[in-house]
This record gives sequence, structure tokens and C-alpha cells, in this order.
Amino acid sequence: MSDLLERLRGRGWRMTAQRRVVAEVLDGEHVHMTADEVHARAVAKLPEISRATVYNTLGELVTLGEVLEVSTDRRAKRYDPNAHRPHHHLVCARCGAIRDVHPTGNPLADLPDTERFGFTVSDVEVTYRGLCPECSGA
Amino acid sequence: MSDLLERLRGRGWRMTAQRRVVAEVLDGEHVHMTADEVHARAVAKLPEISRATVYNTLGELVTLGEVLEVSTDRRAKRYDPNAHRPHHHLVCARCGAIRDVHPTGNPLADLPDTERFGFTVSDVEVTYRGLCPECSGA
DNA sequence: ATCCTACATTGGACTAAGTCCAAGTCAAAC
DNA sequence: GTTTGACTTGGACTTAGTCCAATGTAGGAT
Repeated sequence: MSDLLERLRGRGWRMTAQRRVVAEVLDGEHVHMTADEVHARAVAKLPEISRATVYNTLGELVTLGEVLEVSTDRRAKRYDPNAHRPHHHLVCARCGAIRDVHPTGNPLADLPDTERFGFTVSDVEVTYRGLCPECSGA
Repeated sequence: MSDLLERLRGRGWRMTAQRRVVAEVLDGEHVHMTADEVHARAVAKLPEISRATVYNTLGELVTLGEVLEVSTDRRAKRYDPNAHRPHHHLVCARCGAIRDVHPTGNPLADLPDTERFGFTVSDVEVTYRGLCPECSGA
């Protein structure tokens, strides 16, 4: 979405070819890519883009709240462009595939004060785990 | 708990000094240690124990279901010896500290079939994020 | 249109956390 | 006490990511 590019420009981003390409890649089919997958797709559009820039740009998008970082395990982090619609994740324990899901209920409300230990709780993240159709079929 | 040692023996574990030490370390004050912290404490009791063995043993304990692996981010995994009492986690976004928490409600029931995409869902993991008293105070 | 400069990009070296493996050791079944 | 297959070891290797000094450039000022 060029909305994204607009928003970024509005926030004072200097608009470089590299940043545009990374934003376009994330905007494509909405999947949960690793930084390396983003880099691979970016290279296809702009061969000289470096890994460091992809990491930088993804990091900036995350701090701006435009993209969500999902680290479900010790494998590579994945990036979720669907940051403006609240949701949770369903991940395949075997192959690492991720889907966005929308459970009912409000887990934040389910944590009583007595269970907060003085923390300032700002966010919940619910991760469902299981096997995707492909992996459970085999 | 020497219950742990009992259970492991019962499951056909060959009981070596190294494994005993790792089990003892986990059994100590119940905190969420990284593999390196476990190794450090283990070395104090058995100086010649190697990192590889600590990793192996932790991995085995996890597959046996005696210990829970918690990977909240791309930092080191943490190991939670409280595997037999179901619970979730509250983690400090700044320093990485973890506490066990017991929210009310049942998130597994909150994921409708239409949101399962053919996955065989076996587990939910709820992670509350925020700042611990120390980190929010400073 | 051109200049200027602060912000961006680059690639290569570096790091943290973990995995792998061939050789050596040892718990426990006999 | 032997035997033997499971366990341990340390060092090399991998993966995912961070850091940095040198270089390039977007976009405001002129």
C-alpha cells in the first residue's frame, strides 16, 4: 500500500530506493517473511541492496509500529505487515509457518492485579502451536 | 526435587554426575535461567562439565516434558522447571526478566474452528509484556 | 539548477547462542 | 570384572544478527 509510503514520508522519513523496495516487498502477498526472505525479494527489485539495510529498515518499521516482529522460537524472526489490525498467531511446530488468527476473549483482562508483580503490563501475545495441514499429513 | 531424579531414572536415564548436577541446578531457586546460567551454576558443582552436555541435557529434559523452554525473543532461551503446573509468562521488555503467571480463562477455547486453518492445535502460550518494577522505576 | 550536509547505505568483520561430530569415558547389565 | 552402548567432551562450525568506518545521496537552502 502506498499508504505506508505516505505515512512514512509524513513521519519525516527520507525516501530512498532501498526503503521503498523493502516497503513494497512487505506490502506484497501478506505472508510472514524472515529478514533473509525480505532481502531476497528486495534484491530481485534492486540488486545492490545490502542485508544491513534490510535489517535497518525492518527495525525502523518495527519501532514505528508499522510492522510487527514475531519471534516464535530461536529461528529467524518473522515480520508481520498486519500491524494495525490486532491479532495473534498460529504457528506450525514443525515447519515454522505462521498464520494470523483472531481469537475471541481478551487475555489482558484475564491477568488479575495480584498476578502482575508490580509490572506495567502493556501487551499480550498469544501463540497457538500445532501442526499445519502439510506437516500433520506427512 | 529428587522426584525429578526418580522420574528420570524410571524413564531409563543413565544417571551420570553431569545429569544429576544439571537437574540439581534447575531444582534450586526457581528462576528462569539461560543455558549459560545453568552451565555456570553447574560448573560450580562439577568443574569439568561441558557446555555441550548442558545443552544436551536441557534438550532431553524438554523433550521429556520435565522442563519448559521459553523463547521470548532472539536472546537466549530460558528454561522453566515448573513444567507440571500449567502457566504462562510475564516478561520485562527491557531486561528480559520472566515471571510465571496464572491468568483466568482458557485461550484454547477462544480459538474458533474457522480460525484454525486445518492446523492440529495442541498448545497455547500467552506472553504478557511490560516493564518490571526495576526497569519502569529507573 | 547546484550545493551542502545530515541522514542512509554498504560490505565485511564481529558476536551470541547453539549445533555437530569423532574420539574418549563410564554406568549398569551380565 | 567385563563388556558395551549410551554419555560426555571440546573444538569447529552455523545461523541470525549487530556494528562500524567509509562512501553515497535526498531534499532543503540558495
